[in-house]
Amino acid sequence: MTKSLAEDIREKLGSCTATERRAALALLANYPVLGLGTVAQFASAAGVSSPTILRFAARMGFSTYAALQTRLRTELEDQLKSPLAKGAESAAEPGVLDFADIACTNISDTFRQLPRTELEAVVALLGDEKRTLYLLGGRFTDALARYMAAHLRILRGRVVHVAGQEGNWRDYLVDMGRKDVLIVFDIRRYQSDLARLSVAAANLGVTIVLVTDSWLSPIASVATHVLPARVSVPSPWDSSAALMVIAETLIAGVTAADPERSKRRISMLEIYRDDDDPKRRSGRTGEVPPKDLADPQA
Amino acid sequence: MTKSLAEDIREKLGSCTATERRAALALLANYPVLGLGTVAQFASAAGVSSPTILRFAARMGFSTYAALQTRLRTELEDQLKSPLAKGAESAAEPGVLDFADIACTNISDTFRQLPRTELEAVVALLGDEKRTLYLLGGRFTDALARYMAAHLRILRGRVVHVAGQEGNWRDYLVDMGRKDVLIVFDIRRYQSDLARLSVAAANLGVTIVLVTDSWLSPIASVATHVLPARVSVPSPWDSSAALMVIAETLIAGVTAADPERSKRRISMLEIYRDDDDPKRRSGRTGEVPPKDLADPQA
DNA sequence: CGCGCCCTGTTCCATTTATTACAGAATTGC
DNA sequence: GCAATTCTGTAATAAATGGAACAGGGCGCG
Repeated sequence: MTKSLAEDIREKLGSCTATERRAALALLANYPVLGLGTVAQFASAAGVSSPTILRFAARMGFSTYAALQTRLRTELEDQLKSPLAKGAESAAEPGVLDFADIACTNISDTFRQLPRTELEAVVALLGDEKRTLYLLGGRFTDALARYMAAHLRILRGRVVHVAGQEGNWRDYLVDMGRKDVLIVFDIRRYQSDLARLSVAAANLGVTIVLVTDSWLSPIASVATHVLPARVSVPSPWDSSAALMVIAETLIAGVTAADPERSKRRISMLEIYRDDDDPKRRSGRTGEVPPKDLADPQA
Repeated sequence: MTKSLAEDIREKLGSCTATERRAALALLANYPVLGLGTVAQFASAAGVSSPTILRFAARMGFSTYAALQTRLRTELEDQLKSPLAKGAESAAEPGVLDFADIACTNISDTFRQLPRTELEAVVALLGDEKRTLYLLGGRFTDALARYMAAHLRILRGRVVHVAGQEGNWRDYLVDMGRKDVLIVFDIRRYQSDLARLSVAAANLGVTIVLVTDSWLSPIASVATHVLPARVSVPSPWDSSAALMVIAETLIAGVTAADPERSKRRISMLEIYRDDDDPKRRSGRTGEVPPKDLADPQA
C-alpha cells in the first residue's frame, strides 16, 4: 500500500493493450472518481466497452472490479484523512521530474522578479487598438510570437506577425510608425538579425517590448519595456516555458482589460469556426464541455 | 449545487429519526467515501440496516440511492479537479501572480500524471532516424508543433512540420507510411480537421503521438501514445505552458538519448550560424556566456 | 497472399444489488 | 397500563450489475 494505485497504473501501462491504455488514461485523467462508479459509466467515459474495463482491472492485478473499487476507496479515504501525507507520493525518480520542477521554479522566479507595473504598462500598450502590433521572434521563439499573434489577432485588429526571412522583414519596416509597437522575443544565442530590425524600428520611434532571458538580449538597450524570464533547465537547450507564461499573462491581461470588446470579438469569430466535430465529442468523457471562449472565466 | 451535501445533511439532521441520524453521522465521519460503496457496506459501517440507509437517502431528498452517489461523486470530482478553487475564491484579486502559480501547478500535475513509460516510448520513437516525423498543431498549438520541429530538425533529419491550410495537408499524406510518426497537438475546441488528418494517417499505419488536454482530444482513439496535459487557467483562454514543457522534455530526451549524434549535429550547424553579433555582446552583463549547445548540460 | 494469433466488442447469464412490503419492537399519548 | 403510532429490521423481489463465453476483425508472421 506504500505506493499509490495511480503510480502502479502508470508503470503497468506498458503491458496494456491499446484500448486498455485508453481506459487507464481516462481513469488517470480524473483519478479516483471515474473508478468509483459502475463499469458501464467508466467504459463510456473512456470510450471503450465494458469488458475492456474488466480486463484492465484484471491486468492491474485485481481479481474483480469490486476489488479495484475498494482499493480506490481506501486510498482516497486515508488521503482525505491526512492531507499532510501528500509529499510522500512523488519522490520517486529524479530524471524527468527535475525538468518539470525546474521549469516551474523558473516560472515562479520569473514572476517574482517581474515588475508588475511593467506588465500593466505593456498590457495597456497591447490593448490600444490605435497602435499596430508587430510580433517578432528568433529561431525558436518565433513560435511564441506566432502563438501570441494568433491570440491577439482575435482580441483586436492590426496585429502583424513578422514572419519569414530577414530579407522580408525590411518590408514591414516601411509601415511602422511612432504609434506602433514591436514585441520581440529574443533569448540567448541572441540573433543579430533581430537586433538589426529592432534598432531600425527604434529609430522610427516604434515602442519596443522585449521578452528575453535574465541576461538580457542586447535589444534591451533600445527597448521601452523589458520582461526578463528564467530559461535554464537541465538540458543543452533552454526552456521557453516562462516566456510562454508571460505571453499568456499578457494575453489574459488584454482580454480582461476590455471585456466587452473581447467578448464581442470572440463570439463574432465563433460564428465562422468549423472546428469541433460534434458527432465525435458526444459521450466521450462528455462531462467536461469545451471552455466557452465567449464566456470569461470557467 | 452551491453548498456541499455535507452541509445539507447537517441541516436536515434534526428531521431525522434516531437510526437515520446514525447513518448521517457515519457518512459525515468519513465523508464522501462511505457513500460511494454499496448500501450494505454503508449500513454495516453505520451499524444499521440497509433500508435505513435508503430511508436516509430519501429524507435527504434523493429519489434513489444512486442519485446520492452521483451527487457525491461529482462533488468530489470538482473538488479534486481544482484544489486551487478554494483559494481562488477567497483571494480578492485573481491577479497576475495567480496566473503564474496556476500555470506552475498545471505543469506539476501534468507530470505527476504522465506515465513515464509513455514518455520514454515516445522519445525512442522520435529518436529513430529511420522514421520520418510529421508535426501538426491546431489554431494555437501550431506554434508548439513549429517550436518542436525547429529543435528536432537540428537533432535529426526527416522532420516535417505540417503547416498551412488543411487542403495542403493532404499532400503530406501521400508520403506517410507505416514506419512514420505523426505528432499532433490538439487541445479543446478540438479541431475536426486535425482529427481528419490523423484518422487518414492512422489508416496508413502511421504511429500517432497525441499531445492533448486532460479531457483527451477525440484523436486519442487512433493514437498510439497519448500525453495529456493540464490547461486550465483563470482566463477565458487555456494555457499551453504544460504542453510546451512536455515538448521540451521530449526534446531533451531525444537529445540525451543519443548524445554523440546530438553533439555532432549541433556543432555542425554552429558553423553555419550567423547569429550573435559579437561587438554588441561584449561587456553588457557579460558574466554569463551564452549556453554552448554543443556542450551537454549547463 | 494466406494463416494464425491476439485483441476488441456483443451477447448472455448468474449474481449481487437496491428497493419494496411486511411484521415485530419500541415509544408516546392517553 | 393499554393502545395507537411510529420506527426499525427481516424477508422477498425485481432490476441492474459484473463477469464469462463467443464471434468478428485486425495485425503480424511465415
